[in-house]
Amino acid sequence: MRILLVEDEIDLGTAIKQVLIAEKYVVDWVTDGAQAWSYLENQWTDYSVAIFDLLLPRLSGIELCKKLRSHQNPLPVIMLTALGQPENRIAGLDAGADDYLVKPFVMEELLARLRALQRRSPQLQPQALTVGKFSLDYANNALLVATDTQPQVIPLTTKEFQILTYLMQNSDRIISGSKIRNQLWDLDQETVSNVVAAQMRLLRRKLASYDCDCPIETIPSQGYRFNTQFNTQS
Amino acid sequence: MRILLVEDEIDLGTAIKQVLIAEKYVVDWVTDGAQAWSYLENQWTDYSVAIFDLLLPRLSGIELCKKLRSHQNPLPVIMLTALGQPENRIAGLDAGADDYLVKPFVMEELLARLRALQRRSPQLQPQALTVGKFSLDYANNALLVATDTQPQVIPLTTKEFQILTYLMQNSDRIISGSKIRNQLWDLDQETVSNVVAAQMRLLRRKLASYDCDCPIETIPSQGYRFNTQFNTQS
DNA sequence: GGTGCGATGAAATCGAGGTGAAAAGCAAAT
DNA sequence: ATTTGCTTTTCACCTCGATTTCATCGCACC
Repeated sequence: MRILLVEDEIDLGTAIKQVLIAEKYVVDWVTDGAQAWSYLENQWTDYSVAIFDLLLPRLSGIELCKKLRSHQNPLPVIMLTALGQPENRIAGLDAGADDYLVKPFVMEELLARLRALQRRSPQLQPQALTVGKFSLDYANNALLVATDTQPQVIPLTTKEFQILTYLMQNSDRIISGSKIRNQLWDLDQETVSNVVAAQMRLLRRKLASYDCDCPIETIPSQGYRFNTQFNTQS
Repeated sequence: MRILLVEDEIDLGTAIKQVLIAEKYVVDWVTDGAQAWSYLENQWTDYSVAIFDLLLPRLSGIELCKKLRSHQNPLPVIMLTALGQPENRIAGLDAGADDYLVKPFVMEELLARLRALQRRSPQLQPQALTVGKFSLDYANNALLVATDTQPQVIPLTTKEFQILTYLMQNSDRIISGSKIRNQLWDLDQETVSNVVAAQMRLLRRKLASYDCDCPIETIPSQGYRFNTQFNTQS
């Protein structure tokens, strides 16, 4: 659990960081708003929660919050400040903060509010790409094949997954081998190579080993096609 | 937005209900805990948020909250009370409340906190981290493994604990080694390092020394996965 | 028959991750 | 300040699966 702590008072920052670390969080502590933003801009996915002081050099907690939200960033935020007036609190919350804690506060309460927030933390649910009875499970790098009962799970390697993604995104369309190579390989320019064909073979063989009709058809001298409703012919 | 308001003080209840209605919420107001529970038990899906007073006839707000959560009910809850001591607040939050507001409060703040809550995901993570027969004991830095009899206790180091936390929160999905490194280590930039692999080995070895099948699977060149129901295959 | 293109299997290469031992860190105890 | 014991990281190989290459093969089409 990585937390971004933005607090310019050295004493308080140190204390909070210490407590959080004792709770086994991993803490990045920065002391000004602009710096915080540069952290968030790039690697916000590494953080589970952010704690902002309201009054910060360069970029206030409120501004940070608004900026986050205007970028569609769902990162949970706790605002921390000495300004305890209700109107400040309301401003903080409406800027997109999830919680607002007035200094001085008891560390235990910060921890409790963190826990409460984590319970709500956005569970990025496994997206899936479905075509016909096939779907790609992004969370597990697997191909799910619908059956009458439980879907069959076929684990894929990275390249297999990439190829299937591309073909399924363009299902029922002919994709040339060179197009695939350009999409998925660092083409060391004019090298001749049959990587694509080789991968196709591995992929087809794997599907076959799972008793699965292969939905990928080869159209001679044109390319490959992922067929939605196969089969073409016998 | 239908809200369940549970408040036994008539004056305050009336006031809150009025304000909420003015904000176009639909409000069901009940004055005792047991009655509230009967509402929640059946048609909780109708509510977007619940507001509980802490001290209620028959069933306290805390008890209501715990009961909700023990039924896996993710309904967002705001606790309302005159007890402003930090320990009360902490108890309320850890009972499963999402927010805790101390009376007297300004209506606007309640509204702001409602708005904040509505923004958050409707999903709820389980309180204690339990996956399959494994659970993490935060208080004792240990992993508990359910057995037929007494659960087995495996003491963990900090890093081991962090890794397990992260993996278990994302059980049944593949987490890449670099993701884990970003989450749990201060990435001193482009250092190549196999800390993650090293920790994995320590962790696995420790589990093995406790005769415990390791639920952490390596998916070659993709990452690790904490399997809920292992094993995959022979 | 020759040509072009993809399929094939075996073999070579790559690279992520596993390993044990040793070093480095860290903190409580002396 | 040192020692001691544990945790964590690094180092220098190893291993094994993933991926690519290579040399051929088969087939369609001219």
